[in-house]
Amino acid sequence: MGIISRLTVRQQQNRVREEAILDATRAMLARKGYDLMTVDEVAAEAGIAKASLYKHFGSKESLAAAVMIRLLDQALAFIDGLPPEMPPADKMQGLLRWALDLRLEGGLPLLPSTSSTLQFNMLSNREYVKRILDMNARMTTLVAAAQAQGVIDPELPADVVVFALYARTCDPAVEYLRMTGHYTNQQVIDYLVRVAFAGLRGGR
Amino acid sequence: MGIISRLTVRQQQNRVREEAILDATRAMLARKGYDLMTVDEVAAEAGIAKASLYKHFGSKESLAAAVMIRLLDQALAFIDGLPPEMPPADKMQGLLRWALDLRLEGGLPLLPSTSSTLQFNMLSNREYVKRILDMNARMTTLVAAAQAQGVIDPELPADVVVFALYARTCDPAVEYLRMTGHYTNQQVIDYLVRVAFAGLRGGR
DNA sequence: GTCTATACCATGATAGAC
DNA sequence: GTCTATCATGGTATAGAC
Repeated sequence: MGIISRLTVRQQQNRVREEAILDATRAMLARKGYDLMTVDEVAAEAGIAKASLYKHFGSKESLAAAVMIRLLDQALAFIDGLPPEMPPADKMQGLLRWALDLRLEGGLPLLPSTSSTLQFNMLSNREYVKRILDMNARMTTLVAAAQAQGVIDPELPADVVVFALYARTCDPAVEYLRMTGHYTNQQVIDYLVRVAFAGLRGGR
Repeated sequence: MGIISRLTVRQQQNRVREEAILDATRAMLARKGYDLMTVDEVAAEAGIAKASLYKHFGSKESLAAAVMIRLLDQALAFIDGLPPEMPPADKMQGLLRWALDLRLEGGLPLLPSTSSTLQFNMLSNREYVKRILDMNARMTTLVAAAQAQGVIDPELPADVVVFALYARTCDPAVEYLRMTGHYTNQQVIDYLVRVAFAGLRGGR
């Protein structure tokens, strides 16, 4: 019994430490991207030594993968937490807002796009791909429902809509607008969401 | 006279060689981004030795800067080459199409966004900043004219429109859609342009 | 047993000798 | 113009301290 509780305590400490490491990694990934992020920095930010970090995560890649997986889990939880009666288009908008919020707080690494050594390798990570497919399935369903209601352009293929929505999540216009200093974070988000759904032409 | 013509020939050779170097750099920048691009690769692709490349361009940074400047010059020339009677919104759309076309041919490096060591330093490059400001001025004028005609949402601040348009230029949805293999390049561009101007909601 | 300090090794940007 | 050296960086492995 004594042994069991000691193990549990140690496991909890481990959990806490790993969460701290993942938080530091997420911030670094968001700020510099995978290739520019160094394990040294992450370790420093997490307040531990580099080699200690390697005890928890065997490589830089597995570190990044863990962060991405955790993020996707949070996004999936966000969607599943929305009230079932909420209109599908509002759910889509809610997810975009959630992502942009996270991003403006420095917490959203750009999804592995081109020009990252990471992207390719992630596609062979079961846990990651599993969640990506999961997310895609949910989004596709949402989009179809929204299109049926006519509140999303029914002439657009579903994957075009889904990918366009993902893309808005890492829209560089966020940084541009923030740099001007003209707008609050909330205004930036509002404009971005508005342009995403109503386009530059606006109207209705 | 003989000396003069020999110099001229040599200068022409230089010009040609430097154009080849810049083309190789542009392709590399488009494919891997600044940080992942190595001068070795560029030299190899240009068919010369690394050290020779350094005779032409003093550093990796000045190489990238030269590429960006040339690109901005091409973009400015594109805009200025459009017929004056063309409606401003069509000019905006034309520029977006031009950029996406270039990109799908592997020729458009993502503009220096976050997570690149380059971005910061470019802002202290006179020639680069000069052209950026030039471009912004032209775009702002175009947007104002289009808004006056009511074909771009008049409630959006001009800088929001301008930056949103820049952002579409490097929209990762391009890669996503291309990876699905469902669409031709032309279809990808059409959908992207449509979504940019009419939004996901579509309609009119 | 878990963390720290340090050693190792490859890569890639420059600089200098032919 | 090329070839070769230098130097810094950063991922990873090992060896000792509490």
